[in-house]
Amino acid sequence: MRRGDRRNATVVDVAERAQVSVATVSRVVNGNYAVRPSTRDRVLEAIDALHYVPNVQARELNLRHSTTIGVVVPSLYNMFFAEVIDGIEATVRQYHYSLIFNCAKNDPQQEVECVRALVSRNVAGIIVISPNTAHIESDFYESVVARTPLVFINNGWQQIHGASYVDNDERAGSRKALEYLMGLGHQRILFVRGVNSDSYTVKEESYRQLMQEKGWLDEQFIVNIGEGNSIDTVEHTADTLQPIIKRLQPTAVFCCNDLMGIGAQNACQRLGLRVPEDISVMGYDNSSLARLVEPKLTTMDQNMHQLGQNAVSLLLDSIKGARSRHITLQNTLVERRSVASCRKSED
Amino acid sequence: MRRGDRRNATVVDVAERAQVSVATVSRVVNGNYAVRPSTRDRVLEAIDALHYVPNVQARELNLRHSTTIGVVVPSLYNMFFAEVIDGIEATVRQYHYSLIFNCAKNDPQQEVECVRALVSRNVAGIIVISPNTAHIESDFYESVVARTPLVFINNGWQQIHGASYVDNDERAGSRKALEYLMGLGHQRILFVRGVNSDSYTVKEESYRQLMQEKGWLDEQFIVNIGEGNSIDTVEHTADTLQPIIKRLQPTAVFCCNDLMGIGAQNACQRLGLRVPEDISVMGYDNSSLARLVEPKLTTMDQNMHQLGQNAVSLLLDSIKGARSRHITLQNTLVERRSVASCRKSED
DNA sequence: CTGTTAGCGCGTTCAG
DNA sequence: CTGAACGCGCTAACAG
Repeated sequence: MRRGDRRNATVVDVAERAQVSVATVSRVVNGNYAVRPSTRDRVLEAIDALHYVPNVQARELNLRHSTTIGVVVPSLYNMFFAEVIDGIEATVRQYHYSLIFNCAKNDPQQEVECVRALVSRNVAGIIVISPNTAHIESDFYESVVARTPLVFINNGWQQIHGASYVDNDERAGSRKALEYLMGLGHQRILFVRGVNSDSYTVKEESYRQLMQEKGWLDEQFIVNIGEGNSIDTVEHTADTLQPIIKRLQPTAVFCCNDLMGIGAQNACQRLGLRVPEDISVMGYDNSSLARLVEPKLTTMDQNMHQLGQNAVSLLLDSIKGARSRHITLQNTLVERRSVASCRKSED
Repeated sequence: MRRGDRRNATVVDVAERAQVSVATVSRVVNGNYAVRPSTRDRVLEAIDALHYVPNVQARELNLRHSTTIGVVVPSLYNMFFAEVIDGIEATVRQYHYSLIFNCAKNDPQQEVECVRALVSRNVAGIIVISPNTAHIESDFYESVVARTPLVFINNGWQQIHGASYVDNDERAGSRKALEYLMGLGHQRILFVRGVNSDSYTVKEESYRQLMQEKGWLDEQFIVNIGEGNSIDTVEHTADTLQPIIKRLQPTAVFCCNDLMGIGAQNACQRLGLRVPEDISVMGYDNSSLARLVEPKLTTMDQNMHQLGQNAVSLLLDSIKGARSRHITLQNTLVERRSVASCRKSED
């Protein structure tokens, strides 16, 4: 069946067939003004017969307000993002908005392009998840926010005037996690981070500060495994950590996300180390990945779904003209099976 | 900074400032007709000064052709989908199209609503991944395809006239997988499937046929664990399988996707069974999840990225007026660590 | 209750 | 090379 030649029905077609004006058609479609039942039925019949579907694009052009919002995400290979998007999509659809989705492939340059595309699509607002703000000229986002409401999710660092934020307090969260580990007697704690996200840096600061306080800080224990959200992060973390764990003999390893946590667990397994008996591993995010592996990962919950919901609320408020706001969520510890007391301190 | 009151600049504003007509502005923006350099510069200057961004929506309305395509997916909690979407998004963006994304939450009803929303958004075409065709009145998709080009990914079952398809030959793939297991000496093969996707049924047919041929078919060995793409699939599979594996003592378990495969592996672990020494576990998809766990899952590769790319090509062709096509990809075996020869047959 | 009309922002004839 | 005018599909006045 060839198609495309056949023009889709418009209000005019419906109006003709129902012997009414276009205004009446519009009124029955939108149900915002009274229409005599009998003419209403005629219009409905025509709509049905012609398979008429209103053109949202045209309506929005007329109304000068869009009902689609744009989302840009660094990657889909970390369940963390998938879960945030899941929350966003559900909330957006509930408000009868649509979602234009863009993936920046962990690349600041592509992030900028994605946002630009969204702006020219005339979206009502934009949500950027874990932006690479540090690698982007700061006035870029400022020029965006001057035109389109903007919400950042987990942008630990830079503040764009006029944008809204929904963040996790990753500084406090990582501190909580580290204190938990220390409370279990761990001193030799390996810190594992990635690149291209401010959240790693925030966590590293917590780590440095805490370890400094205790006098345990050792630069060797801070390891950067590079890209932290790609398909290869797990494998790469495992490969990188294997020799390091062997050499440094940490009793616990704190990872900046669950992907790295799983990688760390795999490294231990290869080394013949039992988790958590011989070494504890802690993740961050509480993505569904954390429950996939055995032993299930102890981790900090980032409430991805809430993150998404809140971002949409803030954005919708902003679209309605409210001023920008800042929501900070607290991360909670999720104790599972990958962390235990430090053996050496128990002896 | 409050915003929204300030109207964004349009062609008219630019034209005024540059002292030219709107037509000229349009010409320099689209670069499709010659414009004298000096006026061109004036226009460019005005565009810059006014922060003018073309309104794609208006342009498309005028041109009567959209450059956004819609995707609906059952869930994001299976990496399989995330990877297909990744492929789609990359390809779509490369052609300067945008992607409207909808998640049907594994619910046929929501799938219909998502597609409807896409149609009224006036998208140029729609891709539906793993549709629930069996649970949807067949004329729904027929009415959609009469209006909007449509491509299905992995819709093993029903054929909608006029739609394009990119499928994996899961019938042959599952057969290949099962024969591989049998070639390793396995007879007591547990078959694990889910609900709400035709692909499970296709695989079950392969299983039945093959087991029938060998005279090994036993209904008890076919288990349906319910929803196969949710956040709880892994856990639920593990819980369901644990008693069954104990009772039936299979030497291998074949799972319809990697999520279930991981669940099966976890069930074995809880039972104190070593994979693959005591029992083999095989997944399906070769999603990135398969490489996360230890031992890494042996599985059938569904080439998610290619699936996405091909779907976009087919859709774009369709949009240009080409007739519908059908691409079938072959699944290839990916041998990793979760499958071994059957012990009992080696004795 | 209903019809007529203007205009959303844009690109494209068609004349100059 | 440039401008005036039309229309994409729709809704919101404004009249009746």
